[in-house]
Amino acid sequence: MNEAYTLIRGAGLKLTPRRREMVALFLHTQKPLSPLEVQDHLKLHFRQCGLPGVYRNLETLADCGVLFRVVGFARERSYALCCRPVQEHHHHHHIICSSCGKVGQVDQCGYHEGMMIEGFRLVSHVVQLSGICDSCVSKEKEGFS
Amino acid sequence: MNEAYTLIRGAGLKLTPRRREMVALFLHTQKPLSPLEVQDHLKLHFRQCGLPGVYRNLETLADCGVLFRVVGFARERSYALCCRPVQEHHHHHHIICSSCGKVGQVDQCGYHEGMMIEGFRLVSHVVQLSGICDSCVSKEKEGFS
DNA sequence: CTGCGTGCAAAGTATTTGCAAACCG
DNA sequence: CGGTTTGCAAATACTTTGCACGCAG
Repeated sequence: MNEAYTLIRGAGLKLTPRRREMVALFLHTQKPLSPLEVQDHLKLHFRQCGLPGVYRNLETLADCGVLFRVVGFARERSYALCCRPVQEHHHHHHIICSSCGKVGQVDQCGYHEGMMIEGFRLVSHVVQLSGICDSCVSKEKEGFS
Repeated sequence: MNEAYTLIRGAGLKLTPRRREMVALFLHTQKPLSPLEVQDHLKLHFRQCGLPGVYRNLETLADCGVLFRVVGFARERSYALCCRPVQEHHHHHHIICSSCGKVGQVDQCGYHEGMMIEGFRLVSHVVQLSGICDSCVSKEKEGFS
């Protein structure tokens, strides 16, 4: 999955070991991670690894479309891999499994820039869904004692 | 507009001067405010007014449905008055004018608990819209020099 | 080689906690 | 009156900045 690499290079950014490892982590984990969690993982691979650098890279990767910023009201931020990053300008949202954190992509949302809603001209919108994924539903059923 | 008062009392909470003033502020401002902004306003009315108390009351008022928590990725949180609080369990979302901060209510969103999306069973969802309200659109046009 | 990327130290800012005093109902 | 609410101090936690060194291209 070097789509991410394409995006990074395409944005004129360097493909450093740190960034490769971050992409690999998100690709492997498939769920939202906080800066601290990312750092914890990186520490296993690099002797030195500062949190500020992690923050900077997360922002960088979000800017170039590899990651997306999980919105919420909580104090701690988190990021997740943006599925299908190749279709750069394709409008979509994400659904996150509240049990295992798996991220899915939702293409339909019914909103588009410029539409009129309640006397407002829509400029942007945030949609974030939370649900239970198939495999967690199955687990739930099994767990029925 | 003592709908808010009803909600507060209904939740078994006390209707203190502080809370009355907070409700009045949001009612009058009609836009999202950060804890600090709320405190700044309260200081005009009360000699003493700690920020921790403001945080606590904002959370309290959000919990009982008077306010809603504005979601986003930013570091600073903010709250706004939840319009039509009376229809307690009526599902709706908000649209915020990016120019003046005015808040509108959106009743339709196409999502409902339990629906299936992309292999997930939807449990909850966040929808927040940002747009330009009628009056700001008009202003824009006038400003056309 | 050149400028982006990174580490580290330190600062900055938002939010939370604990407890005693005040007050609503 | 009793439990909720509040102020204050201080602690926490998260995030950002600045600068020197290192490495990708």
